Amino acid sequence: MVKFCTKTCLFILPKTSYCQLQTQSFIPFSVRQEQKILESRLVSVLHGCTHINQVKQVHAHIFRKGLEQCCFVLAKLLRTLTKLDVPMDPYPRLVFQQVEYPNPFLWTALIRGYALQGPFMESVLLYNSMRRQGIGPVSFTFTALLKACSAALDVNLGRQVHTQTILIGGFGSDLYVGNTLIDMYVKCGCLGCGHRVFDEMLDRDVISWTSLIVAYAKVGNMEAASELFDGLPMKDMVAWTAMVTGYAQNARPREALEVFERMQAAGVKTDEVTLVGVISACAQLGAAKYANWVRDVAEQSGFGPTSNVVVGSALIDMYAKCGSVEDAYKVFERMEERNVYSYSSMIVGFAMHGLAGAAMELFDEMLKTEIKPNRVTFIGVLTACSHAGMVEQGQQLFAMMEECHGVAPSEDHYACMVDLLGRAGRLEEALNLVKMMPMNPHGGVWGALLGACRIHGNPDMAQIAASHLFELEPNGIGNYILLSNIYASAGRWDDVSKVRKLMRAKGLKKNPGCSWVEGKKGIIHEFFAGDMSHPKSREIKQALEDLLDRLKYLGYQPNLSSVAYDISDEEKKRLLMSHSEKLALAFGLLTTNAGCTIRIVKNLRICEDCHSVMCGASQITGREIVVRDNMRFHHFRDGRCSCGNFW
DNA sequence: GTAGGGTTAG
Repeated sequence: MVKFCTKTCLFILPKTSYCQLQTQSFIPFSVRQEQKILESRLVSVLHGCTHINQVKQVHAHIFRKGLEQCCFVLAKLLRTLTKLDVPMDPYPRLVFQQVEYPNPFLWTALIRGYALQGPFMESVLLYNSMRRQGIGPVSFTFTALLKACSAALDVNLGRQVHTQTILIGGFGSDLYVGNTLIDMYVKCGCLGCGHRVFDEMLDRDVISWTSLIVAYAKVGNMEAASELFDGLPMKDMVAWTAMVTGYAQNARPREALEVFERMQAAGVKTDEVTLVGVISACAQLGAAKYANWVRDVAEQSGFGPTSNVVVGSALIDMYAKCGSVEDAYKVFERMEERNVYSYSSMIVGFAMHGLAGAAMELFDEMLKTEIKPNRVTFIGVLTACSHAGMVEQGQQLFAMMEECHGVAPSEDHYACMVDLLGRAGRLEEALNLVKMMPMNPHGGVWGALLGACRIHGNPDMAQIAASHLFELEPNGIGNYILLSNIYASAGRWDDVSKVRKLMRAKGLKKNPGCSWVEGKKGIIHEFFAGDMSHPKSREIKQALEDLLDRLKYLGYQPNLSSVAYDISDEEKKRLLMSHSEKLALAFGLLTTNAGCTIRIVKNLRICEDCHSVMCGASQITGREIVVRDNMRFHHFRDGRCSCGNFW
């Protein structure tokens, strides 16, 4: 009688006596204590397991101790196997099947395994079997089932589970179940239902709030997210981070940084996830001042780029987008661990700056490591080839990417190839490639062709590309502008006015050109096209005129075909003079010391006339000028640009 | 058992 263990109890007890078993009131106290200690020890050992073989060893030990029917320990064993991503079939399933009378926790562990790994419907089937055997679920059972619904994106099933939580045992008021319900509805795209669950919850915690904040951020409604956040009584690091990344992901970098500053002022700790959001915001701002600041913050928080691969990769991307490919490479070089993100970000960074050779070299270096290139890596190398006119090399890469590296070409890769051929002037080949695509070409593919038509002045093919683009991206203002510019360059003013009429009919308005330049003390100055509101605008205009006079001396002629309006040449010259990047350049020359690099960021594509002025200015002033337009970087040095006049 | 994350072409 003294050796009365759980195993024997289970054999003699009818399944309905589960509750009685739980209390185990009939086992002598000392034995119960001893057994409990053993069970807890086994659970904690399982908790530390990092490999399936370790779990199997513990399982053998469980057998030796005669605990092979102990649901408490076996449930932990199943949860461990799920954590280690061990496929549910056959091993975890077998563990379950060996138990004669599984309790609700063991059932739930199995249901949860299928909910996280799939097949998701298996979770539901198991739940039904469990109910048929008269076993009541626990709250974990519902959180597991709801996970399966989110993974399967099946909101109808989710609703059924929701009803079950209310009908059976009043689990509807359980905090965990409520939070998981919010998450399920949100993941299935029913934000409204998620919010209703939130409203109806009797008990909420910071997780309930954060789930909803993230949901609103993901659909771009930062106003709703911010309102919720303001109402959140206990803001923790995760909730703050959700706001920072929310703004960053919605292209509102300034607000992301503002929230981060408030977060720091509130004394909340920062971890690598927060930093990634902040770094992404800085990358979008493209300002060197912020780049160095955020790097210091990362170092101070203990998540420096050398030791943290995610922070490091984000910093590489940021420095590249802030115009300093050298700093990006410094980070890359010093990283102790690198992954596919680190390599891809660096390769894309080189490509963005026109450093095709460096991009290809790094790609070759990557192939010598264990890290496999992915689709983004190939986009990086293909764009590098494209901007350097390396057509054959690009074609070779494209041909072997699937065979040698297991990456099937996607629409994006086809877009790179169209760009590669198109830029090189092989427009017919580019069009043929589009026609031969195994999938429907997306906007990027036709856009690449349209861009090539602009470079090589082919209004007829531009018309074909644009007609597809207008269908695929009816509100993409850039496509209309590009087509109209191509017509204007060819002098087809009737077609220009047709495109403009189409734009008006759709209610589309051209974005005003805008440039930013960093002045003294890192202050950012903003210039719009034709903008004379800057306090120094008179001096800026004078400086620009002086510069253009000096350039004319060297043979510069205003490129009137850059103006897409049918107006007089004098008017065209006046319009060209007021382009925002020229104002920013003049301001930079006026306010920064000789030898200082001038860094300009522009919201639209730089025009041909401005491009040649930048080239000339770099030559006669000896300054390095870096312009980031909406496409890429241009490094002007000694009268030449890194893009090779190819953008 | 529940919440936050990095590279993408025109």
